[in-house]
Amino acid sequence: MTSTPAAPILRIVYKIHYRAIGNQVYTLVKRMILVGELEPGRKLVQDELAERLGVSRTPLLSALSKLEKEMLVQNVARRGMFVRRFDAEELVQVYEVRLRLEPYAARQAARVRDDAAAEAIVQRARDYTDLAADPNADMREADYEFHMHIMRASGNDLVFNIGSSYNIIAVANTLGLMKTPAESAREHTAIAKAILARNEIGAMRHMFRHIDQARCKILAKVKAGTDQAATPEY
Amino acid sequence: MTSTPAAPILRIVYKIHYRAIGNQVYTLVKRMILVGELEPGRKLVQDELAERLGVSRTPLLSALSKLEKEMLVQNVARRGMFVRRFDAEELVQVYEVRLRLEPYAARQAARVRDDAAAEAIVQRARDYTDLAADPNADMREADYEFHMHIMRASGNDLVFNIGSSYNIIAVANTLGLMKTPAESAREHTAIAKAILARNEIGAMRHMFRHIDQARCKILAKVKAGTDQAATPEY
DNA sequence: AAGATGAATTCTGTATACAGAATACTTATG
DNA sequence: CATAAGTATTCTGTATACAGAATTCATCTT
Repeated sequence: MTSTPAAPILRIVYKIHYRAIGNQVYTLVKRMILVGELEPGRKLVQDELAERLGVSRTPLLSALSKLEKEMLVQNVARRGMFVRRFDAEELVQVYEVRLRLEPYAARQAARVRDDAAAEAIVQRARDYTDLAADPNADMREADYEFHMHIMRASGNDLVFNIGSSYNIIAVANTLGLMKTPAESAREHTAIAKAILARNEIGAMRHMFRHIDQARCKILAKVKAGTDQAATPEY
Repeated sequence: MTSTPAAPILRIVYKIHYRAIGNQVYTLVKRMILVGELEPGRKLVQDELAERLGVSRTPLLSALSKLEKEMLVQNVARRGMFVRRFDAEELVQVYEVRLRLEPYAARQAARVRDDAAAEAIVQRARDYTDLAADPNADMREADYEFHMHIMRASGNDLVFNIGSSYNIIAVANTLGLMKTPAESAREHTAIAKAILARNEIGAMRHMFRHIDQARCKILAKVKAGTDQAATPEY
């Protein structure tokens, strides 16, 4: 009978360890892409990557399949998997989607958020602001965290799920920052405040403007880029 | 020199065959779930399914990973993969997302569609109408085709990509049809007409109403179910 | 010397193999 | 007869193995 209480503990430990094994590869490769360690256009040689991660190709393949569905990786038949390259036009598309989903998410978050979720969002806004003080800090992760917390707080799992596939943004942002971090920090703070105050409409509008402004800047960039390249097909 | 023109032909044939192998499993399993051959809650025993499809577990695993990301399948650690079960509440969430993305897609389609795309959409509306004449026809696939054609015609790959992950709808629709097929057929026709006429605003509004009405019906259903359960939070 | 041809190597896609956890089954025990 | 313990089986998660395509390198031809 002494083993009975011990068993569940071991089981929990095991499971934590376990779930990690399968998904850790996915998370790791994703991160490697997002931080630019695996740069866009690079071929992902399976043996090489698997060895580097200390696993076999089998779990790696599952991870790459998921990343392919996330559009972070591209599979060319019999050639291999490549880190996807994003152009400004695709980035616009991402923002068009965000523009439709995130204001809704912010509104829902303002409505249904519990106190813990609200506090978490406020904290992410603070984190962002703190980081923005450093002129050469990488804002991508803090930005991602802020937005994902809102989507999670919205209570809509699908929106959250879609959002987590949008790390595309993080990659694409490498193309050049769209706004000054200080500007974004102010907007984040306003959104967080509205959600905390359960101000549905305010949260929605602040989020809309926050994303729409970024979208407009990219749009301007796309046009500029097209003018430079003078290609009529765009 | 005679082999030079022959080579690309062989290569193309090969590639067609090839791409199929990898992704066919994904498509097949997805279809099996959508048509209900693999019913919600069912455990997907890997050896069994692999044998049935005539492949090994390796490509099956890649397929299941993708389906997991699509939320069609759920992985329980060390227990197995299960066909996901959807409740009415989740269905509402799907419609909340569709309500934001599809009117935008319809508007874009009206703006940027080429003639072939417009014709394809009109044809899908006709197909749906024809099928709706049969009182016990399965409308799900025709509905899916209509909506996906519009998302494709929108030119926004991301929206299309998200849309193809929403076969959730088809599964969830099993819970019970929300509208009469005749009603939907009329709405589809109106949307198709607006896109054909390049009537952006009209296409957007028709699509919005089309989805919003379905959403409201499901919402009513959820409330009815909730009232039974007497939970005050709705 | 430039290009083409062919062999060797690399790498993908897929199958098979194996360790260990989860489950089902059987047997023992009160 | 019900319950519990132990055993056998099944099935997952992962590694390894292998066939054949793609690529690279070396050799040969003009």
